[in-house]
Amino acid sequence: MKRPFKLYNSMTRSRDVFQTREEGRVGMYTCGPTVYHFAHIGNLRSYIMEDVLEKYLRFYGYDVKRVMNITDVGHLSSDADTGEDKMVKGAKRENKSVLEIAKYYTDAFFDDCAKLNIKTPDVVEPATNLIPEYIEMVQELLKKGHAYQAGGNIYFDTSTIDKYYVFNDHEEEDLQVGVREGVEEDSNKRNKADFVLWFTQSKFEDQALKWDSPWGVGYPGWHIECSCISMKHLGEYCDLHCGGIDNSFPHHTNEIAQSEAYLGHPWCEQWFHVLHLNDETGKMSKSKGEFLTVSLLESKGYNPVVYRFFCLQSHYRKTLTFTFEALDNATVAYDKLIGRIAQLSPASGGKLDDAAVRALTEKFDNAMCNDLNTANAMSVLYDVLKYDTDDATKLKVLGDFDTVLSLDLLEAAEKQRKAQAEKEADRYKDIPEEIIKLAEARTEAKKAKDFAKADSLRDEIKAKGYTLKDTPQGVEIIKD
RNA sequence: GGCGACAUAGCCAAGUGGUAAGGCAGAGGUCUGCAAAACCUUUAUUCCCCAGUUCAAAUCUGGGUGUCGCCUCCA
Repeated sequence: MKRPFKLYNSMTRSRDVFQTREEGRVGMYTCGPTVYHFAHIGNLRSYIMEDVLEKYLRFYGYDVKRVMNITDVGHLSSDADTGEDKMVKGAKRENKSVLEIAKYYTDAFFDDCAKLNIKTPDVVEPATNLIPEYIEMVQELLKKGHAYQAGGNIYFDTSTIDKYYVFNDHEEEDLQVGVREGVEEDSNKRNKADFVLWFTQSKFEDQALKWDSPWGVGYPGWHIECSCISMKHLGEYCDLHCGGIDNSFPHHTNEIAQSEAYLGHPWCEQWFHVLHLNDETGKMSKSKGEFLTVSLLESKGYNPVVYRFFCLQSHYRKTLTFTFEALDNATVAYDKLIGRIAQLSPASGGKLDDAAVRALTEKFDNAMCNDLNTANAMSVLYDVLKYDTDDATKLKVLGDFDTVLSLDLLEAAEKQRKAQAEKEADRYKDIPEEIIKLAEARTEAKKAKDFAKADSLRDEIKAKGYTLKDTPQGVEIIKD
């Protein structure tokens, strides 16, 4: 019997045993990126942690179906009519069409993911693919009395449901509208928390982002896409919904409201929220203008996988502060780890040490089953290296764990081994036989602790125009 | 103004009532003619502060302080 997998659920606000509706199968939904700009490394922290969650669920034995949306429409910089669609904004900034922008940044997003070893979800659905579904849902919500038309737009009426604030204990009157700069209150709303399901009052001109609807030409609100995309691919129930913590309100709150109002039954009861990556000045944000991207890290000489390593050393439910000092620290730690793995001899063959595999896997599971404690799981890697067992077993265990952690542990170690072997192979490529002989003789003398002879041989080689240099990998011969 | 999270060594960080994991950096050592690497040892009498509960508190409770996030752009 496997130990229960405990995962913090933002909805119950406690660490619960993970449940699925259908035994052994997980329907998992992830809020994907709004593709109006590059993803910054803070955005990617969420995707890294969600990737680890998905891979651990598989490691645990679940059959996972993971769905992600690509927001290419409807995500406004404000809900009021003055709000500009982020996609249109991006297009204007770069003098491109909205479709070009969406394509470009969607590709860029998946390139970044690939560099960070983030697996592409089983289903990736752009929001613009499901317009008829949105219209159908809005119609149904209108029919059921959960939505109303005002000023041309269709709004969800939050007063028609029992519990709207599922992730927090907000009181309606305590909410401040327009806390943030540039956000204006929409006077069409009946309740402060009501949100738009379908817009027709947009001021934007781009024809590519308008569709016919029973309420006039317009486009969908931001929240409806996730509900419809999830339902299309996962059915009426979703086992696990993921996203950044900032999405818990209003985005996820609204998703739940409209989905349950539409379905007439509970929809998704397990919510996984990843906390933010901050820099020293606070939250990293695309809309602040300057932000850190994967390519920027690469251009500074960092291995993107090291950023993943950095994220895994922390816990997803804790704010993580990014500094280059911390990333340097992670780089050293990562390189050392790989170096130690590279020293394990892969070709020992024979039987594996099953007891060791079991003991180490149990440690790893203990950490991961405890609310995805990746920091502890990472320390198990060091336990593996220190464990009293053979190299083949260690490599097997590290390989197993890396199907979840995806830190290229074996690949990077193998690459390092190969590079060393190659260097070894053409070490003396351009050195005359005579010199190599002398150098070997010197090494022998060194071994015999005849340092006088060793030094005189070195001098002799020097006189013939070559310099010897002792390195960790052996003697290097350099032509002067 | 309301809601929420967090506070552990020089840095990152675990810890879920039983006497402070792990990593990086530092110190000492083993080894190798030097050095690097590797390995071993070592580095918080104490977990933001003050009370309380308990045989026992970093962990629970109450009250402070500080940092951060959310309250219709955000992952």
